[in-house]
Amino acid sequence: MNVFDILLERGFIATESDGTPKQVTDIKIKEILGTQKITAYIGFDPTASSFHAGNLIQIMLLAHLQRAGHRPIVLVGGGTGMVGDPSGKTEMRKMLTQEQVKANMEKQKLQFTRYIDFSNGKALMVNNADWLLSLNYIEFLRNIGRHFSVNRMLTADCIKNRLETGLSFLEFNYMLLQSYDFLKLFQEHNCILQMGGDDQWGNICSGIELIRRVENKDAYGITCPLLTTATGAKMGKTEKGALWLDANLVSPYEYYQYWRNVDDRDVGRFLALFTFLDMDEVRKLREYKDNRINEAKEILAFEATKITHGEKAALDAQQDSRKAFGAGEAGDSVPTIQIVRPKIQSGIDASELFYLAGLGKSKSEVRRLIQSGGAYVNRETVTAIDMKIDEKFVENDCILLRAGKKNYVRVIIV
RNA sequence: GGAGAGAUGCCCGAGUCGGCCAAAGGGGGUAGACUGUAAAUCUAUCGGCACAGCCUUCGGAGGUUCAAAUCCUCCUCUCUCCA
Repeated sequence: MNVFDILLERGFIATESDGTPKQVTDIKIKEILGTQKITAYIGFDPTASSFHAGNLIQIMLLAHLQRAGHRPIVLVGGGTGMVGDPSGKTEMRKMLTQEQVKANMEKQKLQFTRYIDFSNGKALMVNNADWLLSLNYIEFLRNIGRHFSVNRMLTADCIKNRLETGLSFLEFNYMLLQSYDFLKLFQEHNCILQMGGDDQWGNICSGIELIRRVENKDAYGITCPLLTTATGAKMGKTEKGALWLDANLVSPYEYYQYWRNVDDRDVGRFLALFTFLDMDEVRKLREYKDNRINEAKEILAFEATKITHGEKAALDAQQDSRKAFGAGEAGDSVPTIQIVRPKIQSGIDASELFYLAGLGKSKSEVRRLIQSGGAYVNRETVTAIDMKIDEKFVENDCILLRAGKKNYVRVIIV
């Protein structure tokens, strides 16, 4: 099956209501993807040391391409990261130092290896700092700048939107730099396809245009829809912040819980986008309604966690989730704090213990939690903020605290 | 450089003849009810603490006053228009 159709079917490419693909610069790319092995790239920001769920769609896109035998290039914006892409932003982004970019890149590469196979040149990772930082301004203007019409640039959405709020010349140049990236990859790696988020459309088109002018060759672009949840929130945002893919930032258990709790309306879409399950399987799961949809959510959570954190971690997360929500017990992957035995022997106020466990940012917050009846020790509701927690509550050297329905913390007595 | 506008709690955003303002309203968060670890809805709550009281908040620093987010002075930053 042509990857193009796979991507289309799984929802990576937006379609009109009649099913024809949108956001593809030239439908010829479909035939090319079906008959040749090509090289395609997506650019990533090195602004953070870890990716989050919002980047996942791009990563999966590359993974699918690789599975179909194409060669993905991960372009890290070490050079452009020092400028900051104005697309889709309302304000100028903070700039990074080269050291920060390098450090982030190292970590990002590690993350990529879970989704993409970089062995034997099956995929490449490049840093545009390698060619951007050494650019000579005059030369660049003469060779590249002359191909760009300012009038034309001003009509691009990503620039136009910023005209209202203003953008600096530095940001204005971003489009040239990204176009130059594409040209560079085209020349050096025969990369003919650039993909990216919806907001990259303008930048991608201008890259294609540049390749046409300089090389007189065709290149292509595909963008995927900006992903929002059914409630309209940006994908991968949680109350606590981004849903990071790094296990140190978001534990596999929390990661699993995120997917386990997605809105009913999102389950079908997410199964197609964020798992490698067969579309037949996905279609079957999509039929699940009402209570049964929870089975589909479990599968989504398990598969998504497996891809990001490995099968073992996914199994653990699943088991512990079932335990916590079924039997009200805590498994090993539930967050844990330690406390010394003497403290418990003398008894400790419930509010103090919840605060120590991080189940409230302040004592006042804990107080409100307890007053609203949302705090539990083991399976008992905490009835007073100064309820003494002592050895009576210790089971197997452990006390299980719960805030609300979903937040467990184990207190281990040492 | 010249002329204006503005800076309020997590975000948006009211609030200026000075007190009743820890500050309307919305978003969002949290908890409870309902449920399916969903959505919608309803209820409570969302600065801190030794919590029926006290302390620290309305860009920053001073000042006027019994009393200031609200008045005065200076400073910082942002935006719009003109050159």
